[in-house]
Amino acid sequence: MANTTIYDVAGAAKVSLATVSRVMNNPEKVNPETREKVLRVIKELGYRPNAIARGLASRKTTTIGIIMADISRSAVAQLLGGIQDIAKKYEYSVKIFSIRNDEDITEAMRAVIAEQVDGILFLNDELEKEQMKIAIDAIKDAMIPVVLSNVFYEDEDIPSVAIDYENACYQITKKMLAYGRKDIYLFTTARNYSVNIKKEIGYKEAMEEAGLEPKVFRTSGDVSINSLHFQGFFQNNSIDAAIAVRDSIAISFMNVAQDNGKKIPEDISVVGLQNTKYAILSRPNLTCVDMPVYDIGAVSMRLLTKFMKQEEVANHKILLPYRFIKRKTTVS
Amino acid sequence: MANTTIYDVAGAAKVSLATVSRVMNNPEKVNPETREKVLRVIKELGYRPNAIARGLASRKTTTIGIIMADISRSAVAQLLGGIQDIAKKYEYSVKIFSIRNDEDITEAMRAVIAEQVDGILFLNDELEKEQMKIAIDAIKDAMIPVVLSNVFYEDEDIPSVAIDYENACYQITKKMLAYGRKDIYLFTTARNYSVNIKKEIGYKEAMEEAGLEPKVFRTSGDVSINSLHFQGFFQNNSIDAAIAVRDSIAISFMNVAQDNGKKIPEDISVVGLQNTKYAILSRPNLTCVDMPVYDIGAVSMRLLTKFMKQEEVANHKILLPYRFIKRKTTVS
DNA sequence: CTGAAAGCGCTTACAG
DNA sequence: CTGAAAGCGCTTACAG
Repeated sequence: MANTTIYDVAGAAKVSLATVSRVMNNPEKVNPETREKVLRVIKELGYRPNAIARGLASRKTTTIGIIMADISRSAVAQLLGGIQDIAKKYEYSVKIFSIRNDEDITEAMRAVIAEQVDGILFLNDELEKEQMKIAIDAIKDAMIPVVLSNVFYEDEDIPSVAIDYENACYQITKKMLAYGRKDIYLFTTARNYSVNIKKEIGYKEAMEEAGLEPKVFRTSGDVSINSLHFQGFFQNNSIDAAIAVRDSIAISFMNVAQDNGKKIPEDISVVGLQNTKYAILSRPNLTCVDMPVYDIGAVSMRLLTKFMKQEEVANHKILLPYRFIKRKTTVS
Repeated sequence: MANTTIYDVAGAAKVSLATVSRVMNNPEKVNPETREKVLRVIKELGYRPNAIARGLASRKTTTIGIIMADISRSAVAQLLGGIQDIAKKYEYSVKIFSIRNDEDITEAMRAVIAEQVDGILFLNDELEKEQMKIAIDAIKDAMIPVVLSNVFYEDEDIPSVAIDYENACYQITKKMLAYGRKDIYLFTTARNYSVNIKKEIGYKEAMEEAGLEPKVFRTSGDVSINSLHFQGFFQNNSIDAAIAVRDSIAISFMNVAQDNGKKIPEDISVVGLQNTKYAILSRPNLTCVDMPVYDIGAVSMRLLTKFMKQEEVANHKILLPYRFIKRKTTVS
């Protein structure tokens, strides 16, 4: 009811509030007997220190901030799942901030800094280059530990964890080539996500090595739009393999292809670069490169805890492994 | 850099810190000229009050807590999207707390209360009844405004926003009946989510009114498991309509049905009770009852702001409208 | 309309 | 090992 404060427990335990504070923060510095007594009172009263007061006094909030664009994208939600699990384990609270391109980034960043978070996980992959710079610089100026989660940004100093999308896409393109495919398309988002740019680079590299011209088709992230977008595709293009940056793009393309009489995988091999749960809901089941997004979240949160505790960290740039999952949309 | 404090702006503006505080919180109480001067200095220095100090002094954190189970479920992510947008509009920060059945709920709730949030949005639909009671009682005791988002709990006092799932499912079952279907199954989750229980009630009611025996098939939320689960289904059951609490269940059932030679929708009508974006990725496209989950988030956040500001609110129990979206898995 | 002062609930040197 | 005191950066009566 009326929140019990540190004074209440100090009174009940007949010690000073400094001692109570110590048993919570530096238990080794207090006599075992008084420690036990205080602990007992704390339990009896159900005392929990007011996190705000503690934050002000210690200048640590044990809260991290997550900067993202839109939480409802499935990759972001999964990433957050990984973050949340590890944050909980290390007893950090998490505050979320969504930041859009069309707002004043300087002001938005001031707002997050004013929240006094101990560290920041940066997931926003939708900012323009200059906006991104403003955001990152603000964090650096405030000297808040930060790690980029599933976002690429050209700055050696900023720790990051992601997947080697470039290599993943290079390898999968090579594999299509090895299967004898020639008219290989990359289907990517019209919007320039840094992660998708990497995929495009890997794809192009493999195509060029093979002496083939890269063919990139840019579409919307919105499934209902991109399936319309695919309607005229087959009149003007020949294609025998499709690599898509998102499973939903792969699936909607595949559906339209089948409507146009194409056989999957005989006529066209299709692969998705995510491996969401919808890959096994599509007909046929979608072959994927599995990108462990949850793990990116978990690993970046863990890395952030190290920076917040000023531990040594050997590797500031972590790339997690991906793997190929063959299902029914590719021939082998 | 070094954070600028209220003392810095007071010094630079040659006023007391009380005045600076007033221009931020009660601008009408300060002389327009000095107000302008202070505002100018604030802008020059890029000053933003320390949210933690402000929280301690004012006993308001302008932060809300969201209590959920698992963020990566798509309905939860969408709900959060709606919450986040409205929270931003009203300038509330949001902190997320995930709470699981297998932990000490009392302790977990103490942790969220210790964070001094001004209000709570309760999204966790995976707690056992007693656990739920402990959680809600803790919030009541702490006298923190709370609203239930997409969770049903038998307590008249607790405000909530959701959808009338019971009626939605009743209506859709009636519609199947009107189409002449008789062997209508409800596919639901094995786990007892309160929202799914409502759907089941509505379904049963419609079936019983028609003098038919309700047939409920419980399966996993995990797509790879439930498709296995459906394998033997057709040997033992006759079915001409399937209503599924989740689109993914509807789709995986439909896929197995087609593998067993069933024609959709001729032999079996299928409807999903969500309308996720995957409904238009399935073959055939899934007929749905559209459940506006984003809106639940937005509306519940808005409602919460009213409680936090102690405004009058007429209706504590809000049910949002759903609508029927006919696609290709039902005949009309 | 403005300032001096107390207080929000803690942590942390500093003495003892 | 323990307590008294200052301080974290604000807000808010209280005087004036």
